[in-house]
Amino acid sequence: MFDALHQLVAQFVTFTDREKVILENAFSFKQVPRKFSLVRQGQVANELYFINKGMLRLFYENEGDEITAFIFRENLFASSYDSFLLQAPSIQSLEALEEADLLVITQPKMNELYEALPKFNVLTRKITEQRFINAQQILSSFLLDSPEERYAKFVEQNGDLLLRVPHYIIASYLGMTSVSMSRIRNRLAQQKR
Amino acid sequence: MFDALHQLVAQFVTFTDREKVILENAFSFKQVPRKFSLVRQGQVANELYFINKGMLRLFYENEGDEITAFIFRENLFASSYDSFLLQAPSIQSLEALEEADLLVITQPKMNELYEALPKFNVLTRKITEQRFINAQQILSSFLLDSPEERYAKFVEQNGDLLLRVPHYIIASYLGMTSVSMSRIRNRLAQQKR
DNA sequence: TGCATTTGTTTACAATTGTTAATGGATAAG
DNA sequence: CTTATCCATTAACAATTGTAAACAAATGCA
Repeated sequence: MFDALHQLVAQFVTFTDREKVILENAFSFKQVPRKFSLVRQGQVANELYFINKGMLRLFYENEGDEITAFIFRENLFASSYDSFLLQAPSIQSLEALEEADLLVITQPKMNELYEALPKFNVLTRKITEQRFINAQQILSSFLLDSPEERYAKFVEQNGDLLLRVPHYIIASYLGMTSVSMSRIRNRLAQQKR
Repeated sequence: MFDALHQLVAQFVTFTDREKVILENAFSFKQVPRKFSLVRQGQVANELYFINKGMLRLFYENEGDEITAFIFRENLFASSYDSFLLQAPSIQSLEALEEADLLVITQPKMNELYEALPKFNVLTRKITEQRFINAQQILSSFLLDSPEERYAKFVEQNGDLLLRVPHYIIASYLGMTSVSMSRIRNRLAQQKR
């Protein structure tokens, strides 16, 4: 149950067995069905999730339609970070794309861990750094690449998601409409022949 | 010389006078002229800068032209973060937009501070969190807003930069050409009448 | 299993953007 | 101060995108 979590943590800090237990005890387990809503836009997110199985999507609700901010897969920490970090109403919603097995930690438990495990600061700092670098990379793709290149790169890196996730959700993540993405797919398929 | 730095730091952690001295001693001072290059694409960034005066721009060099990733103003930490954090060759360049007064800290000095001041972990974690939230906001603007809205928001928040920074640098930051930005400016000016 | 809903693609049209080039004005450096 | 460079705007054209709508296929649920 905690194997994947320990594996991720080990990339950043080394915990003793005793510390590992303290870490485990801070989490609870939660299984949620497809489309289950974990955070709703406007609410304050007070939980952080580690995904053991399944996928979550973070999205904006904008004038009736939904725009994907990020897709979280297995072995990642997921949250509406802005809300969780600042403890302010979230501008995004978080929902399960598939049935998901989650390890859950609350803000208060996090603060306990900051007290109990000094290294926990290092861990969360490095995870935040990674997430920042990741956001930076996505942003650079909007600045440097055409929609067509952006789609092509997405397929390279996350091709399997095309089969697991509805296309319109991917399209909005790539900053385009599903119609436009369909045209791009058509164009790229032509080129291959 | 260190007033602005202490003011920024005080937002996140409280240092004693002794700790403040340790912090100050980790920095050196540097004055650079306009267009001075601090990090070149391909090099590893091993310095982090606090801007006392002036502005820096972080940019990609893409097929001959330059695309702005970020504009740093007074009282901010600036760096090619991806390179500085990972100690890997930078995919961006960092340059002075105006003559600038900088406080400089190197990677080794940072590591010394992590040892000497446990709270320094908290400080850098919070600064990274802020920067992540910031990147997230910019990204959301690409997903949610039209180029016109993106320009309008930029003017609201950073209107003064239109006078301090060449428009083509701002345009590439907003993900458009200077021609397109000029058209948008024209359109918005029409509406006001 | 069967039906209602969801999803992906296509088409036609309007609107916007990128590209290239020309022009006049501003700015910087000697 | 003067000249060379840089910069913002405009125009014309091609290419791409968004929008709305229609349709077929796939999917999920009772």
